[in-house]
Amino acid sequence: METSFEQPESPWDVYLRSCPCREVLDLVANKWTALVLGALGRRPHRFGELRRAVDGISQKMLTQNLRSLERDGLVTRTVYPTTPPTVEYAHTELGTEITVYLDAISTWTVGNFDRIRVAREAYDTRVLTPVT
Amino acid sequence: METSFEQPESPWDVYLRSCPCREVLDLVANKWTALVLGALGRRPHRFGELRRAVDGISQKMLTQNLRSLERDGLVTRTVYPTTPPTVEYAHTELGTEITVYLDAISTWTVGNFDRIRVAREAYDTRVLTPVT
DNA sequence: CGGGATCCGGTCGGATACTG
DNA sequence: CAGTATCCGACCGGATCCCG
Repeated sequence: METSFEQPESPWDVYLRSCPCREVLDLVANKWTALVLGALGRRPHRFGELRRAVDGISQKMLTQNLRSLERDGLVTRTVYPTTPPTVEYAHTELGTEITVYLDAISTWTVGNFDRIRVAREAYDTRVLTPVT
Repeated sequence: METSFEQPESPWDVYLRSCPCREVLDLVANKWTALVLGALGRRPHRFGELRRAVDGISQKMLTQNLRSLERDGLVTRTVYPTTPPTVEYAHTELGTEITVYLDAISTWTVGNFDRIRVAREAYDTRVLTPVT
């Protein structure tokens, strides 16, 4: 992968409850953020395209997510005055950076799901055989 | 950073609603997972230590998270039969791998919060000056 | 097409009390 | 110390209807 960005020094400690970065971490840790940003990583998408690309997301959640991402400067929203309206979402610089990390997680997840499933089954069938 | 792991080929597509990997992504995308795993990355922790390390997490949420992480084979839970009981949580191999990626995100978040805050303030003060 | 508005059930998640 | 159990309010998130 080999894609690390500069990490400026910071006076903040995300392990403290009062750290404002917690909000950002919450946004990134959102159920859909990794998939939405990941889809945008390939190319800009229109709203409907995005909705189809991220299978299972509702229109409401997609809208909410995109608003949050736009607010935090991770995606741009461009409206073309056509009829019917065309709206295109794309990464910002900031969005591209974080997406690299999120994609790594998505990829790791699918690549190692077998190992996780084994652990899960072991956990779910344990306890049934301890002492008795 | 320079820490990428092998990513086995997989027949799953996390962009499909039916992909079982979605569950794992949800776990990893949890509000607290990055912080809990990050704390464990430094060294094993006892329950109380972890509670104090991840400032703001409630005991209930910490317990639930640790159970999920244990179930999916990301952390181990070791009970020492002392009085009062001593319980130690630590990473598994699997947990160490994913934690590298999560730490990258946490670090990026604190390092770039300034840029995000600027974007956020721009967003929040916009619209108030368009046409009128 | 790209949403906004509303209703509403389900779950998240904190506070509190109790236990071995 | 390391939890479990319960109450309960807040918000998540889907379904539905509507609009420019």
